[in-house]
Amino acid sequence: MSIFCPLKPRWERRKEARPQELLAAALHLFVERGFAATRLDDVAKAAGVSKGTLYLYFSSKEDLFKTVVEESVIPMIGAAEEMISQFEGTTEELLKLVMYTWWESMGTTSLSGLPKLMMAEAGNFPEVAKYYQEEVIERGNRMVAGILQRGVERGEVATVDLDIMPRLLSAPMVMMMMWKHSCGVCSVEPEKLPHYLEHYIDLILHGILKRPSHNLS
Amino acid sequence: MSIFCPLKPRWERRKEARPQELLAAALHLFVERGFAATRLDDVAKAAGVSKGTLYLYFSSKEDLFKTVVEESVIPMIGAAEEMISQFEGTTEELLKLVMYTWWESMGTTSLSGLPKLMMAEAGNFPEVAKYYQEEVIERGNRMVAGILQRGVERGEVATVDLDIMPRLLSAPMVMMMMWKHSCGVCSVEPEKLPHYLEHYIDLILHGILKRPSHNLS
Amino acid sequence: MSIFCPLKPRWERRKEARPQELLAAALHLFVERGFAATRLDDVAKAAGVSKGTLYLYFSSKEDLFKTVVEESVIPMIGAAEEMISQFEGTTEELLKLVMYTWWESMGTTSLSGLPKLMMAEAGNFPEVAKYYQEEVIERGNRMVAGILQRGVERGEVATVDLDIMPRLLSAPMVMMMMWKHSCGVCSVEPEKLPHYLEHYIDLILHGILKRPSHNLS
Amino acid sequence: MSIFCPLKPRWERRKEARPQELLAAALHLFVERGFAATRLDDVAKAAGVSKGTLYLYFSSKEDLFKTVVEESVIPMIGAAEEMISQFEGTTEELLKLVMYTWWESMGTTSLSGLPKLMMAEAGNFPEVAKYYQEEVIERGNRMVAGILQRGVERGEVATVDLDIMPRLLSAPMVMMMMWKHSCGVCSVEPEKLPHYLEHYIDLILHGILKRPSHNLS
DNA sequence: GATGAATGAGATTTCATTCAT
DNA sequence: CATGAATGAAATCTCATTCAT
Repeated sequence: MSIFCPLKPRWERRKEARPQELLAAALHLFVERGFAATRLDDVAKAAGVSKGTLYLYFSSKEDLFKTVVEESVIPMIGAAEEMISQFEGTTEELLKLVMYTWWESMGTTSLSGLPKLMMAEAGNFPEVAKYYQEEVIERGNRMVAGILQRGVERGEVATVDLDIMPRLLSAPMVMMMMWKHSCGVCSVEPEKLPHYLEHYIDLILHGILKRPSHNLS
Repeated sequence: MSIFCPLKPRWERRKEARPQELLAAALHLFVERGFAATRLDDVAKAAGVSKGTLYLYFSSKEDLFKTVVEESVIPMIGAAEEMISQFEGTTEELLKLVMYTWWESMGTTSLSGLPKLMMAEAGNFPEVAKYYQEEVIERGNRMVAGILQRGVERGEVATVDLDIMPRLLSAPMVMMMMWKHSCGVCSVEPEKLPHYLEHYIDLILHGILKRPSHNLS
Repeated sequence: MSIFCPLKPRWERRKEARPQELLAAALHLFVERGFAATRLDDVAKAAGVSKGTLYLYFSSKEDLFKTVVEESVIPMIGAAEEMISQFEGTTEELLKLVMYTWWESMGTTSLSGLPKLMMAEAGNFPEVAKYYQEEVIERGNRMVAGILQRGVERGEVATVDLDIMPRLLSAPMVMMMMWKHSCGVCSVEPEKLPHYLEHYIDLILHGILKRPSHNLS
Repeated sequence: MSIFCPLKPRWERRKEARPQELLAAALHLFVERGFAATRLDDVAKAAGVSKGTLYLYFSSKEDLFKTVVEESVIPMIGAAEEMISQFEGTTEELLKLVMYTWWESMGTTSLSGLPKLMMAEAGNFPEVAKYYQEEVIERGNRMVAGILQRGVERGEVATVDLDIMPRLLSAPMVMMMMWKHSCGVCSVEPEKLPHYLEHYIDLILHGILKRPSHNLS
């Protein structure tokens, strides 16, 4: 507390950082094992605290779960929407940019576990699922629909169902994230994921059929 | 149990007699809640037997889980491979046939929960996940790769990466199955699922971009 | 199950008797230590069962407590009211009869702990306290008021406040019961309790009865 | 802490400084909820200090409890004894004076919770109960016995059992105190308590006093 | 074979106590 | 002196597993 130490005392800095450490440890384990199979003992151990400490910050295991989801969801929104609204290039460029950015910012961080977690636990936590549905899924779908709509208006994209198509387009991305956390089920080898991403974008844009016009051009 | 007993050992007789009701009830609950959150009490109740009866057929909860997965996996293979090998029409027709058949035979039955279940539990049951990976995922991927290969040979399909593309093509189908069991997370309204399937096939075939050639032709 | 064994099998008889055994053990310990200081482990041990067995019959510690009180309260009502309504002797005889019967049937059984328990826990379990208040306290007060009213009508008892007096008259009886369960606090030596009871009745009678000499003066 | 330190050892200084707020808060909560159900967190909060501060003054929860009882007991003795020894009026006047004074000085303060607390916790804290028994119960009984003895000698009171009668006479007073702290169990409405006190004294007096009419008959 | 009461290991949760600041 | 974050022992509660019937 001397004037030579302008920083807060260590344990006080600790107190502020603590919840984030706990949430990170909990997210990791919830994603890896699921809610019911995760023991609070292990969360505490992973965060380097004792069991009781968890209860200083969260009133129950369920509260911890809800907070993990809510806090994790926040970074998933906003930035991309901003980026899109200001983009000026072609739809192809925009889609590539969005997909790569999405993957960089989520797919490669621990947030990528959230879809797996929500998929697994939606039935057991309907309110949390509803929150996730509204704040992530629907908001993301609106974002993709906006890109497509813009493409249609610019004459670059065929008329498509703006309700169905976003879900269709996001499916492989979501699957990629889930694969990362499912120990080899459906898994693409991690080093192949960028490769997969490329093909994914190409498929979306062009489909798999040979184009007669292609031959002509 | 004497050595003169001509019958099979007891556990094997039991295995044969395993009532489908137990497995069906267990699959339903495992899919809905996950392994850890499913109580054997509830499985027994759902199957209309007593808790103790489960132990006449399965040595443990984990054994029940493994059996559920194994028995569920069996119907998922074989029939489609046979169908493909004898098909003679275009790739577009074949893909449509396979997709619709797949959805009819799995998506609309309780088997459709299996992807969700394996996604959630792969980390907790690596051996089961490995079995599922080999018997379902990889076998399914080989099947799709076969269709594409056939399309390339027939000059209907552009050259594609036969390792990546099957996973890409199956992603929306798998997502559809998961959605069905996740209480609204990402969910497509059930009555829209066939509609979704149509767009999905169309997307795969043609992509989303307008084709200049299309306009010319 | 043979026709030679008309009784239910032992464990089934057990099942019916179990709740009573558990309630008896719980009442004993709750009275002795209070609700919060009583560990369910000890209740189980006292009843000769395992911890888990308690939860086959009661959904929580609080549920056990409520059931203990409710079941204990039932025998405390009814019989005395019946007795009074049919009595034909003098008020002195009736009061003596009621007091002795009360003490015999409650004071000397484990039910005598209930007043101590409710006094201690009323603040922590308001609904239970309300139930006890209505079913025991007020009903008992009405009973005593009835005796006094009858005495007034028969010209044996001076006019008294029928609201206050029953509470006053029951106080020493209730105290006696509490003393029995409070390890010497205020305690009358057990062998002196009948003696105490005599003096108590004598005090009441000569305080409330009209005296013949009074009429003469 | 050096041996040259002329001050009292630390714990004794602490003892002197023990803030009455801590004891008052603890008494209040112990009475309201019982020892086991009272959390030190709540005591600290009620006293406006932090939890750790409690341990500067009391070595443990049990120590706090003992101190609360001991400190509360002190004011309950002494003054009344003095008053009685110097009183010169009739027994009726003396009894009324003592009862009203008792109620004024204890019944209407937080000390009135002590009987409830000791009743509830006697079994869990035998030494404290013994202390309370000796310093409050027996000393109070001797005081009442003294009044009765004086009345007998003055020819105002009938011969009574000086061992039993004091406990009998104090029972309704003690019950009144307990009622105040038991959320309606047996409760007399607070505004009726003085009324109740009047009837109580009247009952006692006309039960134990020699009646002039008696002599006439 | 089938049952379901009973078990007890293990999970969640509480809270008196400690101690670095 | 005072604080309150952290601890961990001990409580409540759950549920897979057993076993007498």
